[in-house]
Parts: sequence; structure tokens; C-alpha cells
Amino acid sequence: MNLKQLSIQLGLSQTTVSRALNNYPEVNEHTRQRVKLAASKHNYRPNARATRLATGRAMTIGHVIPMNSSEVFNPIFGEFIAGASQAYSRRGYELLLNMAKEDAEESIYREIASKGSVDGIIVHAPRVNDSRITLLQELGLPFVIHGRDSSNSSEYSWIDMNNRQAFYQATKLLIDLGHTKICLINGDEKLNFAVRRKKGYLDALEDEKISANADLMYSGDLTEANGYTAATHALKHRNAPTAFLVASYVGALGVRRAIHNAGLEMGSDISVIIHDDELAYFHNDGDIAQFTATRSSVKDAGERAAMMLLDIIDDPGKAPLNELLKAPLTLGASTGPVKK
Amino acid sequence: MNLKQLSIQLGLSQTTVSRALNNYPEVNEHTRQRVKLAASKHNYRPNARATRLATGRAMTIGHVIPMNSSEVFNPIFGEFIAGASQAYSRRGYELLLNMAKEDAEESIYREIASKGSVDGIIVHAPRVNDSRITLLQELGLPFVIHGRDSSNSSEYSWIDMNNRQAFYQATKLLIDLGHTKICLINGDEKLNFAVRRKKGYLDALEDEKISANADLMYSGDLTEANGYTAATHALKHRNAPTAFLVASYVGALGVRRAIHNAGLEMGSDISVIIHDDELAYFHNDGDIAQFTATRSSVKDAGERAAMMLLDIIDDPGKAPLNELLKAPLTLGASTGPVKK
DNA sequence: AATCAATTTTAAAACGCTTTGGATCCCAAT
DNA sequence: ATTGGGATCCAAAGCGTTTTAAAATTGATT
Repeated sequence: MNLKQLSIQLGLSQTTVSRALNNYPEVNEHTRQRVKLAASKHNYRPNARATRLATGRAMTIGHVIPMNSSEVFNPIFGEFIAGASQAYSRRGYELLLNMAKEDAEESIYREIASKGSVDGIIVHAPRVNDSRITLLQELGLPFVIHGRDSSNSSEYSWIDMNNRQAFYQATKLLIDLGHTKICLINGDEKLNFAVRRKKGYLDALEDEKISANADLMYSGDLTEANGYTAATHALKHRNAPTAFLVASYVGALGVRRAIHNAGLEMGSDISVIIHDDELAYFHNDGDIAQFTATRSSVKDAGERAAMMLLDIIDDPGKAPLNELLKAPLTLGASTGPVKK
Repeated sequence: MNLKQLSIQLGLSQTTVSRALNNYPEVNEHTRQRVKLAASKHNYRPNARATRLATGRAMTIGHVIPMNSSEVFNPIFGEFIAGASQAYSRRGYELLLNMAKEDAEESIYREIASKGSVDGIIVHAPRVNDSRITLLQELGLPFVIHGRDSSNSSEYSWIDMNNRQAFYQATKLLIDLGHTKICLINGDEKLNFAVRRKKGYLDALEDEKISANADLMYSGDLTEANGYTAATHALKHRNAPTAFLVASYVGALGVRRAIHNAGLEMGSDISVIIHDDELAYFHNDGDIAQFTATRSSVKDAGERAAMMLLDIIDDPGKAPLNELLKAPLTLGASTGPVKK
């Protein structure tokens, strides 16, 4: 059943039927009811392909998530997208998922911009000196970045958490507890968020006149296995750390395993602070949270990013918009004073 | 730049330009080259909204993933989708992600079917007696299910792993190692896969004349926290298990934590077998895998499911197609003979 | 030079909506 | 009776492609 058939059925023009369904004012209330009734009776729904051509809007947002060589799908993306999806469904949008291999990235973005299957995109995992930002500005496609690129001083819309501040505060707490050998297990430092976190860590050490030690800093995809390997390696160091600062819950699970394997007890022998994205499958709470953590819900970030983008699409004059989320440090069972 | 402008530029009709770009045979090779050159020079790409209306194909596949009340995004979905996405990009398709709250499910599927923004869908997480299958058959939208519904005897396309067989074999190994008190930490038994796994577990117990004990069976979302809670609870039982059979890696991380907290050693004091979906962020390998596991790559399943659906869309006569993936049992460090 | 077939190109219809620019109807005001 | 103006409805254009049906061109054959 399409609009034409429905309008014939009703003895009305397509115009009137279309207007009735779209709640335009210039149609008699009685006819509107009649039309709506018939539409739902015949299970009519406007063909999205036609609507999109006619209106020039795709009513779809693209999420482009970079796939590096190891082709890893980070659970954080899933959670962010679940949040965004809530905002979209509230406002009648759909979500197009695009996994871009890094080597073909530029052409993928160009294609997205010119073929018109989305009205805007959300960019994930910005890198340091990320060429995508300039590209997107040039292409004129509305976009919001989850994160920032500190090396790019131009104006663009983003939502981010206060990475530097969070890791500064976490490091400071560990130092206050007497730790001086603090091992940083960080995300991939090609990515901007990881750089900001590292800066927070280093700034805190410097403020407290503790010299940083390159042997106590790891960077890489935050998988369980990588967390384990890094922590195991660190614990074997002649000058082993008494505390870990870990950039994700998942990575921390590996760290926890390494600590146990070394015969140590988390919270007493060794302190751990993590950043907790509040993933649904990895809840860090209970009476006392397992891990002391800086917290910021990535699902919430997804929802807010989506709303921001939709606002920009509705009123492009609004851009650029920015939002900085807090990541408060909350105490759990994994920290304690350094053991003498 | 649109087709009309481009064709004027070239002094050709839209027809010819369109045909040249789409590699139709009835256009002179010289003109084709000329057209393609001009197209790429002007960065022309056909407007997807128009193409979709004209061809009647959305060139898009929908993935509908159910969101239950707790609104949890299972990392397994992400991995499956990453696999599917590879197949789509090879064949020029896009991926539309749809998170359906369970209460509105029927209307969501109806809407998807009638509005035409996808050519087919992949259905995730089939339940026992899942009403979606009949609904989709009725709606006539091509679909493939990741999993099956054993209670539905009609014909439909699916891809699944051999859940019963995998858990039968795993249970059998534990029994062969002397374990009789084996605790099952299963997925949500509203879901079909969990029911099949339980059946495998129960069948093996029965075949070996070991009586099942309801106190040693848990079912729920396989989060780290739930795995921990279930295992902790089981270990406190007066008749505590000597082995765990856990339906996911993530759940097993919680089980591992519970075992450590109880002061026990995995692999010697307590055996654990998991099902390993081979998630990128949770690699279970190395010289000796951490966990003894039944293995089946869910990313691979995603890719195969996608290919299957595209094949069906190209040739609807092919359906229904079915594919049963093996999940071989591979030995890791988490199993050993029962301690007397 | 005429004929025919194959090759190459084109004009126009179609896809199913929205939206523009009128048309028609009805009623109150002149 | 005429006019004016809302309220209500409609025919047709437009969105940017693909595809159908037909026209024009070419080249070989007689």
C-alpha cells in the first residue's frame, strides 16, 4: 500500500493524505482522523526511500568507527552507540554503522559526504593530529567528535570527558597514599584521550616532584591480555610499582590477574585505580566498588553526543558546540596506603 | 554535482552517463572512459537517496538487537556486527543498527518491514518460542537469525553454533577428570542458546549417571559481576562444586575473581571450562590458553550470517539456508583432575 | 547506393513521496 | 447580490536516479 493507493481508497488527493499524516494544519480535523484511521488500518507507512529523496534528508546518522589492522571492536563503541541510539529513536532518526579501515579512511569519509545516506556523522576515537577534522570541515557534513584533538586549534563540535583532570586526580591520590612507583597502563597513545590521560599522570608526578620512569608506562589496546602482559612485565621490574593506574576496566581485569598471579593482594599489597566507562557488562559497584575509579558513563556520552549532533543539524548556526564531562574519582576497594 | 549537471558538462544524456558509470555494456568504451574520468574529477557520486528510490533497493541491512529492561549492550553483538560489516562493505551494502526495546518489538519489526529502509534483517538473540520468527515470515522481509528457536519447527534461515554438543563435550571432559559437582553458569535461559547449552550439560550428566543439582545451575546476563556473584554463591554451598562450566569469557572473569577470593587456584583446586566467542578484547590464547574452552568465533559467525542474507536477497529462492558452526573443545590451563 | 543489423545514444517514464501554487468552497460582511 | 478571506482541497512539479522504448549512428553487405 502506497500513498497513491491510499489516497484513491479515500477519494482524496495525495497532497491531502500526506498532509493529514504529517500533521499539517491546513487539513480538516475530520478528514485527518479519517485518513489516519485508514492508514493504520492498511498498515500504511510512507516509503522511507521516497521520503528521503523528496525531503533531501536521510534521517540517518552515521557512526564511523576506525578499524585498525588488528580489526578490533572495542566494547566501548558498543556502549556509546547504545546511548546514541536512544536519542535517535526519540527523534525519528536511524543509525548507520560504518567500520572504516584506517588506510581507506579519507575516501570513506568523502564517499559518506557525497552520497547522502546520512545527515551527519559521529566520529570516534580521534587521534593526535587527526586529519579527519580538517577533512570533515572541508566536506561540510555536520559532525560531532567523541573526544578532541588537542593539536587542532580550529573550532569543531565535540563531547569529551576531562581526561587530564581525571588522571591527575587519580595519580595525586596514589601519591597521597604514599605511592611513588606508579605504573601507567594506558590506551593507545596514538589516540588523543590517551595522551591527555598521560599528561594528567605526568603533571601530577611533576607537581609532587616525583620523577617519571619510562619503564613504568605502557600504551596499547586495552584488552584483558594486554593489561595482563603489561602488569606482569612491570611487576618483574627490579623496581616494581606499588600502584597501577589503568585506563579501562577491561585492561584492569588483566592487571588484576597479573597481581594475583604474582601472589599479591589488590588493595593491600598493590593499589589500583582505573578509569571506569561504566560499561553495562562490567559494572564496578556494589557496597564497595571493586576498583577505585574515575567514572564517566560512555553510554551517557553517546546519548549527549547524538543530541548535540541532531541539534546542529536542525540549526547549523549553533555549531560548534562543546561539552566537557566530569569524571569524578570514587573510592573502591583497590586502593590503600603503600606498604613499607 | 548531480547526474544532470555532469551529463550537461559532458554533452551526453543522463542515460548514457548513468550507464557508463554502472558498467552497462551498451556504451562505447571510449565514452565510458571519458565519463568516468569526468565523474572522478568532479568527485561525483550518485545520490544514494535517489538511487534507492529508483532501484527499489535500500542496499542496507538492518541489525535488530533486543534491549531488555536493563538496556545492556552485549560485547558479543559488537563483535558479530564487526564481522557482518566486512561482508557488507565487500558487497556495497550498509549496516543499519536498530535497538529494539522488547515491549515495542512487534511494532518495530512491522515498521522496518513496511518503510523500506532495509532489504533484509539479521535477528539477534532468539528466545525460546520467539514470536519474531512467525512475524517475519508473515511480513515477507528476508531475514537470517543468529541462533535458532528449537521450539519453532517451520523453515527459516539461521546460522548457529552447536551449543548442545559443545556443552555436552565440555561436561563430559570434566566428568572424565573426575568431577561430579559441576556448576553451570549459563546465559539467560529465556534465550535459546542458553537452553541448548543447558541441555548439553544435563545430557552429559545423565549419560554418566550423575544426578543434576538445581543448586549448581545459574542463569542470567553473563556480566562479570553476575559471574562473580553466582560463583561466590556456589562456592559457599555445603556441597561446593569442584568445577565450573561458564557460558562466556566475560562471565568467567567474574568466576575467576570468585575463585581467587575463596583462596583457591584455578586449574588445580577448581576446574573451569568456558565457551569462548573469541572476542578481540578477550583473547584466550598464548602458549597455553588461560581457559579450557569450547571455541567459536562470533565475528566469523557475523560475517557468514551477512553473506547468507545477501545471498538470499539476491536469490530469494535459495531460502531457507542453515549453517551449523562447530565449537571444538580446546585445552587450556584451567582444567585438571578433581582434587581428592 | 541501398539495406540491414549491430552499436550507441537519447527522451521520457517511473520510483513514491513532499511541496508549490492554485483552485474551490463556505460564510460573513458589504 | 457581490465581495473578501479563511478553510480546505487538489494538480502538478520536483527530488536524482534507473530503466524502458525508441531513435540515431555506424559499418558491413548486397
